[in-house]
Amino acid sequence: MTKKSPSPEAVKTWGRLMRVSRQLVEKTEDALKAEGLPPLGWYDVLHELAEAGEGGLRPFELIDRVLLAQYNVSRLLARLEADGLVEKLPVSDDGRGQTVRITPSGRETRRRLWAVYGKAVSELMGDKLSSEELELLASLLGRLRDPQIVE
Amino acid sequence: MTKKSPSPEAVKTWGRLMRVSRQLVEKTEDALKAEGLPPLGWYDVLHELAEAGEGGLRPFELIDRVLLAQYNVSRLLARLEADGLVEKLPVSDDGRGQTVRITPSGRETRRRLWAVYGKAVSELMGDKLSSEELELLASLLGRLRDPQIVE
DNA sequence: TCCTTATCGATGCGATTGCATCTATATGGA
DNA sequence: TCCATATAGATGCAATCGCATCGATAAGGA
Repeated sequence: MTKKSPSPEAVKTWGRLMRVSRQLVEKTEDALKAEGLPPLGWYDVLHELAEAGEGGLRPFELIDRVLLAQYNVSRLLARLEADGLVEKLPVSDDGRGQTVRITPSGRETRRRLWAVYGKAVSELMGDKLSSEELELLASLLGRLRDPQIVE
Repeated sequence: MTKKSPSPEAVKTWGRLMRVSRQLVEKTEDALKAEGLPPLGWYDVLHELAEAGEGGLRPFELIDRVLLAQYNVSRLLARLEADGLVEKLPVSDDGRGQTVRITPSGRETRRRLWAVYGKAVSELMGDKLSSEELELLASLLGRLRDPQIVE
């Protein structure tokens, strides 16, 4: 049974985590918009699909990787397909499903997204902390991860 | 001039920060929904207004405190007012503006939100790290804050 | 005073999200 | 085989968001 009222340190750290993460996302999204590029979510999906290679991924596999709800993945994939960045292939042994594969155009878009996204990561995180501090931060954050979720 | 390509440590830490913060928000939102309570954003605004006291706050003061866009604050306040949680008062020396004040019902809602929200902070953060680790995490996160923004 | 510009807050509109549900196929047991 | 249940993915609908813009008042010169 957990104490209901959190410690002042926990509250302070929680607040910082919320504010900082929102600031980082917002700045990155702004940078993408400024270049006329699609939002961050597109990168995440394209990245996973690029790593998956020619075999592609089933939408349900994408769901736990990108931490999005099922209907969001469904609709995001529809937008990506409409833009020609991914293609959906029927899968032989399961008539319900499909396999989603990144297209050459999708790879190119991913590259352009990363040019901006990676720069944001450098400037907003890489430049602010030493490599040791980054490792330390990562390990502290790792302790907050949901033990249920495998990464 | 910043290097375009971020270090692997920066990428790893960035990813953790994004995933962890989203997980924490999602779990907290789920807990609030499970109790039939309004979302986290409502708490933030009610909290600021409660701290501001009887004098209330101008909407534009709220904007930088809660890190929301102007139109989002405008509409969130409209919802809060519709629910009787805040009241809008004309302000004498500025005909354009208004002062927003929390109502008793708003304070009560804030209390109920905190019962769930605070418990989430305890369980998801307070219980996972020692007080020293929390301070360390807060200070590392502090280094990532936007220097432009005063808190 | 008059005019230009800045600030405060609201809002129309299209895109996205969340929720619930739907269709279709698969699976497992009687 | 037949039926009940589970899973994959899509979608109708209402709520919310993002963007651009608007109306109204303030502020600051000329």
